[in-house]
Amino acid sequence: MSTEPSIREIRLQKLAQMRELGHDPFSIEKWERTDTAAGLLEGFEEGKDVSFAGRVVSYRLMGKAGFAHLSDGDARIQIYVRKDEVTELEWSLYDLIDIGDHVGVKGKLFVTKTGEKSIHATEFLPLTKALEPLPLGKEKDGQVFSGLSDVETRYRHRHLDLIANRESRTVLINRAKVVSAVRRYFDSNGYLEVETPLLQLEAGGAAARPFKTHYNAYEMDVKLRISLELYLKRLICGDLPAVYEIGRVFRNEGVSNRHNPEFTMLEFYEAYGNLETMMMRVEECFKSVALAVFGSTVVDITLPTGSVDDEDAATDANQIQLDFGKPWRRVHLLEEIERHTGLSAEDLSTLENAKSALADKLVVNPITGKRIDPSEERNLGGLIEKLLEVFVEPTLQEPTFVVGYPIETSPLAKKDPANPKMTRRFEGYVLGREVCNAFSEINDPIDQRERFEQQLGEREKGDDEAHPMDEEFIYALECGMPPTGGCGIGLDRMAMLLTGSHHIREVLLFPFMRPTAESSPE
RNA sequence: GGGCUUGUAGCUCAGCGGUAGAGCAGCGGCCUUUUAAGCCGUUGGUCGAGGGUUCGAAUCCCUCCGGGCCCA
Repeated sequence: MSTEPSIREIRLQKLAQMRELGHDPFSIEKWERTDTAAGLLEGFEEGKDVSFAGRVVSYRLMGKAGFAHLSDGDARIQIYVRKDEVTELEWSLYDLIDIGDHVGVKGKLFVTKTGEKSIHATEFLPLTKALEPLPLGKEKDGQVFSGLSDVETRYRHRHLDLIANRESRTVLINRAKVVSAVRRYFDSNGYLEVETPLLQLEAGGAAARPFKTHYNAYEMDVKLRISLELYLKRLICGDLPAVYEIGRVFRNEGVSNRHNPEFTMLEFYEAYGNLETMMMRVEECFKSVALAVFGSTVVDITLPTGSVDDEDAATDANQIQLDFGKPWRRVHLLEEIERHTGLSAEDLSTLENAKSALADKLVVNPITGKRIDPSEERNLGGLIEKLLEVFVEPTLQEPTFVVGYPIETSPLAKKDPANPKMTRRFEGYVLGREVCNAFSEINDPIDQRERFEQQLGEREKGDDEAHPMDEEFIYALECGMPPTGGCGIGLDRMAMLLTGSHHIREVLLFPFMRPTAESSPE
C-alpha cells in the first residue's frame, strides 16, 4: 500500500484548491468562442482580439510566464500567459492546470520569437478539470512521441483514442461522412429513406444466425433483424417505387477483422429496375461518396503491411490507387472460376461432377493458404461460392462486378432465363473484398414460395442459416410487385475500403469487445 | 473452434532463472517568448489472474482471462 497520492488524488486536490480560490471550473456553463483553432491559424491577423476554448494538450510553466497548447479537437493553438498581465486569481489558476483540462482564454493574436501563431492571454479561466491523466504524447513536427498506441485501450476507451490519435479521429469522422454522403446520393436521386422493424418474428433476407430476445408484454421470443430486405420489398409492393434504409443489422457470429456482431447496412430498391440498374447505382454511389468525402474519385489506399514480403519495397508497393470515376469491370462468375481453376461449366454442372473434378480432395490456394474441403459441401451452389472465394476473390483488386450466382445460395434473386441453375445476381468486389450484393428481385410469388420451400429443406438437413418462410412477404408479392432491382452494401466495409482501414473496428466508434475481468459486472 | 503471438509504472517500452528498470507524465525547487522547453531533486509496480517446477520465477511449465495476426 502506497502512501503517495495518485495522480487522480493530486488532481482532486488541485480542484479543491481552485474552489478555495473562488473558482469552481465545473460551475461554468458557457464560454463564447470567436473562432475555431483552425480558423484562427488560417485567417491569422496579428493583434486581433479573440476568445477561444479548448483542451490543454501541452503545458509549460516558466516561473512567471507559461505556454500551453489548446485543442478544440480539430486543431491546436498555443496560448501565452504572463503573471503580470492577468489577475492574481487567474495566475494562481494557471498554476493549477493539468494536461487534459479544458480552459477558456481571451487575448490578442501574436507570433512568438520562434514564429508560432499564438494567443497572448489577457483573460484565462479553467472550464473543466480532468481528474484522470490522458495518454497524450508529445508532438514535434507532426510526429507524436509515446502517445496512445495500445489497440485494446483504443477500442475500449474510444474517447482516449479520439483525443490522442489524430488518425483515428480522421478515420472515424470520414466514416460518418461516408454514411452522410451515401444518404445524400439516394436523397438526391428520388429515393425515400425509410425505417423498418429491428424486432422480427423471423429474421429473414440473408443467411445468418440471428440474436434472440424476449418480448415480455406479449410473452414471446423475437429476433433482431439480420437484413433489411423483406420489409423494403414490401414497401415496393406498396407502390413506394424507390426506397432505401441505412440501419443496424445483427448477426450472431464471431468477431473478425471484417465482422462485428452489429453493423450498418445500406439496402436500396428501385421499381422497374434490374441488376444493371443496380450496377449503375453502385458506381454512381461510390463515385459521389469519394468525391464528397475525399474530394476526388481517385482514392489512395495503403494495403496491410505483410502483403508485401520485402520490407523496403513495402512502402511503395503497399500504396495503390483506386479510381471510382471509371465504370467497374464486369465478369461472369463461372468464367472467372474456369479462368483461375480450369474447372469448366460442365465440371460445375452437378455437385457430383464438381467433386470428382476436384478428386474430392482438399484444395488449397497456394498463395493465400485458403482451402476447400469438397466433402464439407452439401450443395453445388455452396461449392461454387467457395471456389469463388478461394480462387477468384483475391484476384478482384480493381472494382469489379461478378455476375451470375448459383440458385441454391440466392433464394431471393430471379432465375437467369438462359440458365435456370443460376440467378440474375451480382456481387461487387474491391481489393479482393465483397462490397455489395444485388439482384433482379424475384417478383413471382409462386417462384418465391418454391425457393423458400427449398430453403426449408436445407434447414431440415441441418443448415441453420437457411432462409425461413415468410408468408406476409409472399402475400405482398401476390398483390403484385413490379420488376425491381435491389442492392445491399455493408457501409462499414465501404468505409474501411475508402479510409484504408484493415479492421472493421477502426471504422466503428464502439466496436464490441469482450468484457475484461475488471469491467464485467458481478 | 485451431495455430502463432502478446499482456511489466498513467503512456511508450526494456528486462527473459538471482534485489523490478528507462524515457515521458507526476510531485518539489529554479526559470517572464517556450514548444518532444531546460536544469536540480524525487515519488510511483500483486510484472493480466490462478496453480506448478525451483533454494530462488516478471522470466520455465499448466490452466484461465483479455488483445493482435492467420486459418476455420
